[in-house]
Amino acid sequence: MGRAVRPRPRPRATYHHGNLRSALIEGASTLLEREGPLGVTLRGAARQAGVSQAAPYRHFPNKSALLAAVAEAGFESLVRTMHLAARRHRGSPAAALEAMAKAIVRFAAEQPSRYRLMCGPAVRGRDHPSLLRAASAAWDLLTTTIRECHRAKRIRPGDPAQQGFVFWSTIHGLAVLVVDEQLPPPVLRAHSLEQLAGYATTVVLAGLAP
Amino acid sequence: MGRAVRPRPRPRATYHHGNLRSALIEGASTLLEREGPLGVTLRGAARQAGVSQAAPYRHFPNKSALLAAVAEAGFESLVRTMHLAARRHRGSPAAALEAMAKAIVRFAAEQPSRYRLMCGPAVRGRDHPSLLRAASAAWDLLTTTIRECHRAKRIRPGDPAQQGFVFWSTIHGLAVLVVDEQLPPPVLRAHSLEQLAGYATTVVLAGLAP
DNA sequence: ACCTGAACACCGTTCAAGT
DNA sequence: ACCTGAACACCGTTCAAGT
Repeated sequence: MGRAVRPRPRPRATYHHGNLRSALIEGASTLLEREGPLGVTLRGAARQAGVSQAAPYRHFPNKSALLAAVAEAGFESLVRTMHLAARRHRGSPAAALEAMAKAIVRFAAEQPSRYRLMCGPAVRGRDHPSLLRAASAAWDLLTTTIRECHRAKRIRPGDPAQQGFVFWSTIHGLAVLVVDEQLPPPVLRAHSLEQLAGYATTVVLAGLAP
Repeated sequence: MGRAVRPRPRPRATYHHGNLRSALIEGASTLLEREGPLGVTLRGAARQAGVSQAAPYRHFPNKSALLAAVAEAGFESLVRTMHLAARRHRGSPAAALEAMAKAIVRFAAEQPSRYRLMCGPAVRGRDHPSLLRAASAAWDLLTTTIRECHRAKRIRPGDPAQQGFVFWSTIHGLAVLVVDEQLPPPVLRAHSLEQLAGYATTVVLAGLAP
């Protein structure tokens, strides 16, 4: 048959060198974006990495551990995004809160499957301590900003954790509604997601005003 | 071996009579409570109903349709619970809102898998109109109560849908945090879920005050 | 009209075996 | 130390066949 142009398997890069772990995380993320949360598969991630179906078990005890690693990277990315949003409002913690709210909702709208995975039942934080740590960094950023609002007299005195959880519930709730496409169409038609996030922030801040 | 006491398959009841559909919904709900959202299986629901693995396809086009039916029953139950909670506060719509908030969070805490299924990616409302109708009944109840708050001068004038979505985001967000076990332990230790739901309602109502 | 049995293409996971 | 190949017990779904 001579030198037929036959499709070759993807170049293997340099696995066998210790970076299969991150290649699997990347492969799972690719599947997540392309196929949704239900399309993420251990075998599929292995295929993406150009490796046999049993290879992942050298790096993760089970599927859930791989998903937890993907979720962890998601939280790191989310916290980075929140930081960036807040940084532009250094002197005004209330404005920083609003910017973070919009950033969270934008993050969820742009990568719904990722956001769902980060919060969903596929990974139970209890079983994955490093995922818990990544998630609590978001909480910390939030409560820190709440404390700044105290100092700036934009929020009445009180337990920052308790006040923060109301804020987080509201924004996370909106993000989840967006991700699950559960916002009633009339609301969606009348307002952009940014407007909704801004409005929700305004209401909660007014409710917490001194 | 004489009359050995051998375990018999569950009595078949009277399927073949048109109630296999509801038997499958019940079987799936049983699995949902017992094994969690990831343990719900079409084959398992068929087993629960004492029927072959292919039988469900006479009644549901696919697994997602069965899950949507389970989710639909969940929304009906939730709306009933909300109604009951609100009914005891006929003259005070603000108190009714708070009672509904607590009822929603209690519902989610008591049946986390069910609540997750109702909102999660396993069933996309868009593909299941009757699920959408069941879900929007909850929204309707909420906006109706918001309108009563307008009349009672407990909430400032404004679009009930927009105000309702903030309230719903907050309570749904809290419910989802509970279901996903994402509330920080310090918050949980200091307050009961009822207290958290009450506090969140108070904050949002204050933010929407005239 | 409603259900069964067998089959297909997929999973997650395990385990001996290779280098 | 790291990976492969084959196997096991499960899925969702289809389809001929039974009554």
